[in-house]
Amino acid sequence: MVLQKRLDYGFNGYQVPPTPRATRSARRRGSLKKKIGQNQMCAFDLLAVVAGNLLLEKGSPSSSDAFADKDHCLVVNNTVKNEWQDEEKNMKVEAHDQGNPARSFFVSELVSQGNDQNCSSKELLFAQNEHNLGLASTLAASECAERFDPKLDSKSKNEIGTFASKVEVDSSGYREFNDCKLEGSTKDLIKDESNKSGKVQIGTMANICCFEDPVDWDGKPHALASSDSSAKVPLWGNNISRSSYPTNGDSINVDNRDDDENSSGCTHPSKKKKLFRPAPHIGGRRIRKILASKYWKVAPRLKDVTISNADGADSMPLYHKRKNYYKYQRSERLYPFKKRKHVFCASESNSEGGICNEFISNSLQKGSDGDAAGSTPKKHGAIGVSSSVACQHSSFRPRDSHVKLRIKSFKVPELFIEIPESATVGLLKRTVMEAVTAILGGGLRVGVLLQGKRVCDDNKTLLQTGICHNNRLNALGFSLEPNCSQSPHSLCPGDSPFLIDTPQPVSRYPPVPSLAQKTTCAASAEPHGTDLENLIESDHDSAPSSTDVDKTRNDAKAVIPLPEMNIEALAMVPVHRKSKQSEIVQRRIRRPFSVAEVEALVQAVEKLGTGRWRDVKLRAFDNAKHRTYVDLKDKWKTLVHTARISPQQRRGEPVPQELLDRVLAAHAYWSQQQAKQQPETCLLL
DNA sequence: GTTAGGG
DNA sequence: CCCTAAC
Repeated sequence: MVLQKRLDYGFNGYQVPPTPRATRSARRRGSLKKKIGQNQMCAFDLLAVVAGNLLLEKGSPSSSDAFADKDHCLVVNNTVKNEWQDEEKNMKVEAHDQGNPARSFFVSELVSQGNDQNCSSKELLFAQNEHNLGLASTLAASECAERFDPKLDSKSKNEIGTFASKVEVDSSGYREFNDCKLEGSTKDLIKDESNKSGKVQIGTMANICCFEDPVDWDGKPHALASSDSSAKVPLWGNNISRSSYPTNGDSINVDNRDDDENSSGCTHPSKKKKLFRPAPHIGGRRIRKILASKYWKVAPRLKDVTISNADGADSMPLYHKRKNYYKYQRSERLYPFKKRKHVFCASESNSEGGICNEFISNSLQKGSDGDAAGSTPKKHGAIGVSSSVACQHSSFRPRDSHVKLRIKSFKVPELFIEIPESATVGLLKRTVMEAVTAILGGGLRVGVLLQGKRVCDDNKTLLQTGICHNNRLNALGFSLEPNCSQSPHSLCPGDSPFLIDTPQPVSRYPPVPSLAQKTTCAASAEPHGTDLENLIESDHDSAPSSTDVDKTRNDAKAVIPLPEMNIEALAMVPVHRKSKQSEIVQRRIRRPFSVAEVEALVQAVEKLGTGRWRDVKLRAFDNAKHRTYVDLKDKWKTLVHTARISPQQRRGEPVPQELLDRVLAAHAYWSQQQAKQQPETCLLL
């Protein structure tokens, strides 16, 4: 009659926090306060360095050719608004004090409309708030650092600073790395301590730096020192267009374009992570069981697909990026490409009913219009992803024989998505994001196109191929291709897996499921009105009666049975496959226990003992649907182990020693109880 | 469905 | 967390 025995111990156990908690790693990463402090310093230094270099620049024209003919403008948090008009170049300082110093800042650089056809401005946005307070201030500085100068306290000058910074603009999988390393013996530190009008105050500014030409100012390749001031800047609408950068006093709209998902977007600690992983959709137990994790492994992933520069300067930021990625997602890195809800596959461009991703391509192209790049014609049903490359004239430097490239964007020519009409735009966005992520996250490799022709020989030097010539740089393109070695089943005839002009090459990557499969996989998700986070956290800490959650799960179930080929193409390679194995499984995400949960668990076990996990679950974790009693049992097991090892050996979020002591005590007590009872049972028998 | 224990 | 055996 009573299906679920309710235990009333007068103890509520672990109370699910109203706000889903990020995983441990995510929370750690989200220590905003620290970051802000660091950022402040970085930005401070940055502006100082910029000013210093500007001054140096003025003084010694030969100091940096990469820097000589460009305007740079920095936008910083400020409390004043100044505007200068230069007869040749615009220069502006505009600031709006939001009353929230360090809440937001904006840095931008404008490149003067000089001879450089690639003149552009990069804009980095960092909104250090969760409510889109908007841009705090802008400050645009031209080459004339002296304009700052009179406004500076003399004593604030000549402070020394060595600066290294990395900025990653993260825009929904489209990432751009802008590195700058500024070094100089003398940097002028711009400082305003008095808040007088006309002064530039940057003390509250968080860090950001971005320079058009990442060629370091000292002329040497970047070594990108410690990333002590690296900042990740999720920039949802990556196309805050360079051209639209307001140079005439227009207020800058820092709101990203993804209105329905950005409400807390830019700096939310866990937000970024979610950008790179589709929402989890836990399938049915059955599916899960079939999908034994041991049958899959994650193919090496090429996630950092958008590279701002191809010279050595990139390796470091990429490395850092990846490092960070793994650092923070180590526990869940299997996750993004296992959780798949919708079908996305390359397909004929005339696929009906499908929603093609033209907007993606377009939006990416926006950022690179004018680029003479080998783009993949869509009609080809091209495999892989092509890119636009802008080669910078100024970046080719014979003196060090380095070829510097900037890949402005990769295009995703053919992406097929099915989504019900009733889906929300937000869901559509997420779906596209998933698809893009899947593509990018798959075992990809980079192909090189030169004047539309694929460069096959990896052993050729750039010199041999002519890539080092400026005129050919313009015709240089990059593509993302399925990595054949990772995906044994993806057909890779010869060396030209993409740009195939036949009607059917689309089936190669990702392999197109049969029509029936497609139907099966068609997204049937209903508009849940939830954001990505909710989707992700849906079964996280849900309330017992959350219908939405269940709906989500059901929907997910409906679309989970992806054809294995799809998954395979997406990221994972079956290590070995059981002959009958045709379904796909996904491992539950790892959800480290919080201290609060541990506390609840300990308390429950103290009361109930170690052999009544179901009761423990009902008592202390009834609301935490994602915690099964098996989980609790396992956690207890690990807790006991943790308590026994030395603190140095412990990993993860530290559990208070007091709790661990209780764990040991309880464990000992209940073990003893069991030992006592054991003979009794024997006696009874 | 639960519990216990190995992986 | 997963899986399986045993109950």
